[in-house]
Amino acid sequence: MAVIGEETEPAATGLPQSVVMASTPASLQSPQQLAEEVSRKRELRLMKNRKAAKECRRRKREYVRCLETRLTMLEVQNKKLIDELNYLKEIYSGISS
DNA sequence: ATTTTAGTACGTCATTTAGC
DNA sequence: GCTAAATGACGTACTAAAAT
Repeated sequence: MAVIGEETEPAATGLPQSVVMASTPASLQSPQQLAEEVSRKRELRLMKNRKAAKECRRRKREYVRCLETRLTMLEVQNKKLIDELNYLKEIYSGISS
């Protein structure tokens, strides 16, 4: 499987931790915290996609079931129509001869 | 009894689609 | 254009049925 892009670590700022933390979007956290954040986000994403995939397959199965049901109904209907056609042909051939 | 085969559901990654 | 959700594609694990 393809490797996901490496997270590039922010260069050390040399600033006191308090200053760094005070002004902090995710970019300036300890590498530890950053790594945890990344892996947390990944787990969350995988979880969501897992759920989505299940739902997607469920809908697909349902869709196929509907098609199969419809197919069965149409086959029955087709058979009836063929029978009716043959019956009418029968009658007509009797009349026209 | 065991191996092989075919069918099924699942998780993940890559790509597409839809809504903002 | 960006993001989250939906879907396609692929590999894996499990199981029941068939072949040996």
